[in-house]
Amino acid sequence: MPYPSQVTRDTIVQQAWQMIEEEGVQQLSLNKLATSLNIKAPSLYRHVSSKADLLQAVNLLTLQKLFADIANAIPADSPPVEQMTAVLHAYRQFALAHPHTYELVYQYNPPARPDEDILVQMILPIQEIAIDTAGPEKSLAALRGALALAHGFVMLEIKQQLQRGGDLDVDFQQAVNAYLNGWQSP
Amino acid sequence: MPYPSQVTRDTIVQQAWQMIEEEGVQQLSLNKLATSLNIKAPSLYRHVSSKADLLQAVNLLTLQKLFADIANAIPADSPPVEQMTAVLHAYRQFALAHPHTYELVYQYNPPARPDEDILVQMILPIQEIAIDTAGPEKSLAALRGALALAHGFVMLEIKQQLQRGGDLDVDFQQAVNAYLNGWQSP
DNA sequence: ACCTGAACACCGTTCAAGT
DNA sequence: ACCTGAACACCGTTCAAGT
Repeated sequence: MPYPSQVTRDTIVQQAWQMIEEEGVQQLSLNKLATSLNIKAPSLYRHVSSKADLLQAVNLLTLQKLFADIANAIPADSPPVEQMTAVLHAYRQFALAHPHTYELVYQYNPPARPDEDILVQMILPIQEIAIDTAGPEKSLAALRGALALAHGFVMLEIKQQLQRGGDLDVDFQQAVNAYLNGWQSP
Repeated sequence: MPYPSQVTRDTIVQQAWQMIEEEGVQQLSLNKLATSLNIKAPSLYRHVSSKADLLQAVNLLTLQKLFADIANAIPADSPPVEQMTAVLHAYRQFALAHPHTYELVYQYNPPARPDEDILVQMILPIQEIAIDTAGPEKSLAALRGALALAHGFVMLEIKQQLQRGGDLDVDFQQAVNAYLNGWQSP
């Protein structure tokens, strides 16, 4: 068979996402990826300029899934604090459900320029909830702290740094409550 | 010269820490490390069982430096909320001052058993501040949330995820204030 | 036009051989 | 006893050669 595969960039990125999701990025080599697509490693470079480029595309995919999950979890017509609570729980659920792909997002930093616009788009609805939660001028700080709390918590969970007993579900709930509560009182 | 170097495990770990601090873990190969110590790469395996083992030792060093900085930053005879604020600011200062070595801590998870005891020792003073801040039964949740907030914030900073203007110093301050404030009110 | 075999420089790691 | 040269299997990446 002369031209067996006919692979697209999207196929490559999707397959890489799946393999990372299952085994982690450490286990992914371009050789394994190519073989699973019935091609040879050098052929990947037709669609991807480097492994770093590929991983950035994988990360964009992860962020799209993450923010889609979050958007679906926001209850309409609820008080903003309830909405933000739902956002943060959806964030944690996603990270715990997809630890390998989630971790990778914060391991390969530089998203290309066009991607950044997409990311800003995805954060906008959450930003508006933050405005309703903490007022317009403090909303950016409130949003950053909320994302930091959620991200930090799940990273400590995933990396097994929180091992001395207790119920992590309850602890996360209480920490989120305290944080959001803290922006209400003067 | 027949036996030029006479390297110890501690020398190796210290040198690896320095090189990671300066250039990041991506730039560190066992070849470069060995050459900088005037030996050959295979000789490292007399003192270190693998690269992962070496990086864990580097991470223990980083955590010791981090908690030393934190311990020095706690003001004696101050209200617990002020003490916890100082802890979190010292945490952030350390991470921003040592991004490469700090990142590595959360990239190579499993600290060996004996090391974990050492880590628990280091957290104990902060745990006691948490007890004074949030009461004994909620202290573990309060401590975990506080570390999560600080870790998450600096990771987002280091990884350039917080790029849309504003003053990150002020935002961190406000987020910490809100969080600690939230544990005070019922 | 698309894919690949062969090659390159470099990894981490092992081990028989040197001193 | 300590160190190393040589080798191994494997990386990511390039490019001339094949179809």
